[in-house]
Amino acid sequence: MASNTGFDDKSLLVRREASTIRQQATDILRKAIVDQRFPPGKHLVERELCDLLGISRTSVREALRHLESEDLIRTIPHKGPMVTTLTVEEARHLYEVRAALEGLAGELFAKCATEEQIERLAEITDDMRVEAGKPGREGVLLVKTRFYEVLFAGAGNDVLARMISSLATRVALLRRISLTSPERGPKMMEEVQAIVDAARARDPEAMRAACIAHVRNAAATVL
Amino acid sequence: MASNTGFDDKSLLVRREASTIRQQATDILRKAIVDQRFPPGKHLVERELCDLLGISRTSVREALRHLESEDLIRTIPHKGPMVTTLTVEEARHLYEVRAALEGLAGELFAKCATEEQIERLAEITDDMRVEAGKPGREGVLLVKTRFYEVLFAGAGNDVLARMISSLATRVALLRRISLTSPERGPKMMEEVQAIVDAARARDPEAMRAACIAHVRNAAATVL
DNA sequence: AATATGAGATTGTATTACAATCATACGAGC
DNA sequence: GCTCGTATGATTGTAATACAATCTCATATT
Repeated sequence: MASNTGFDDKSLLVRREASTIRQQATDILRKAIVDQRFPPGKHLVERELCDLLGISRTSVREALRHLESEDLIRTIPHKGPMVTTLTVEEARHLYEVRAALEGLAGELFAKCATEEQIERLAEITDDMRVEAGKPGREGVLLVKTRFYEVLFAGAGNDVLARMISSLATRVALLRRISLTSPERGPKMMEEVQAIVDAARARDPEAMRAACIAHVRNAAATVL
Repeated sequence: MASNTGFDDKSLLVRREASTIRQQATDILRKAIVDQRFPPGKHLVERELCDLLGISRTSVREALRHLESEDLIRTIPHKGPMVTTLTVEEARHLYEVRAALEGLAGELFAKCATEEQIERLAEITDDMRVEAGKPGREGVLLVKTRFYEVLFAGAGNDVLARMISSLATRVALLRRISLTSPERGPKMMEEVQAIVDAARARDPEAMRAACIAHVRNAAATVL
């Protein structure tokens, strides 16, 4: 049934994802919140957002609905949306769930990943060690993003990847995350190395434990 | 700070939750999807929804944005939203994640629940056994809802409860769930009893295993 | 001081409008 | 008969306007 066009890749597909304005607005607002440009508790006034983004109320409101159901903002009827303020308890809950999910991701990775993916993870970890030695913390963050990309890809569960992403976005509502990398460097590298070792050993249980420990330690630093 | 009004309960609080039309619309549409009134793959036309709900396009669209980010519908730009069709693989992913999360819920319950909550869970299980003997499957579903309420309450993690709820809603997109209860009765009761036993023993690891097994078996029946 | 009043601001909802895009049918040309 | 281009209609995406409901806050009144 598949008509062979001679093109096996998707390199010619027209990119049409960010086409709609409301999608762009959603992304921009999400980023603004995560980057603390809109601090937690900040009351978001629709009119101001319209001016800021240069779009109509219609689109702004639809974007807000989206962020609302991601729990990045909370809307009180007739009062409008405010950037979600996490209580310490909620933050703990978030990390608890995240630990469980990353534990699952690790477990699946140990079971399903290809040898190549395992090697890639190891390489990225080496890069991370290099970046952790440098002063700026942005390099580490970028490498860490790649680390998780490979981890999720190897785990082969999109639902899981999306949920962890969502959780990661939400914990960003705590402004203290910047503390994560600096002085915690050496200890963090130990934890990551433990993950890589478990992956190499193809030991799902050890992998799960290592991933959970990593999240727990990060949580302990932040909380 | 709390001015004592002489009323300790909340019976006089004006119900203001479902106040907004868009919130009601969201709930109604979600239910319609879960109940398969809008079957997976069904193309939802905004105008029709307006007529059906008797509200304006503004509110319908905002409700759709909400459902979209719950992944109950998927919107293709300029084509509109359709009820999400789950692939078998996605369904497996959903159950995998759900197993991990319910495992965590069980673990936390074993650690944190009060004796009273454990007893309540046991009582509900007895009710469930009774309902499982009857022909209709609706009784079991209702009891099961209560079961999970107590489980989540005892686990004491709202984020977790919400995520599991969301997952449960999404797996409802598989029309085959009705198969879950009927013939699987006896085996299911065994699994639930194992959960209660682990809770009574305050054994987090056994509890986790029992909850995971329960979800896995349900998944195996459906998939 | 406590309460009542009232103005202003903001949200919630509806309505109208129109450009962009999609879907489909029709017809021209080979 | 088939392919292609085009016209047509439907639907979505976005904007703009309007107004009632409600909240906020300052002022006035008791």
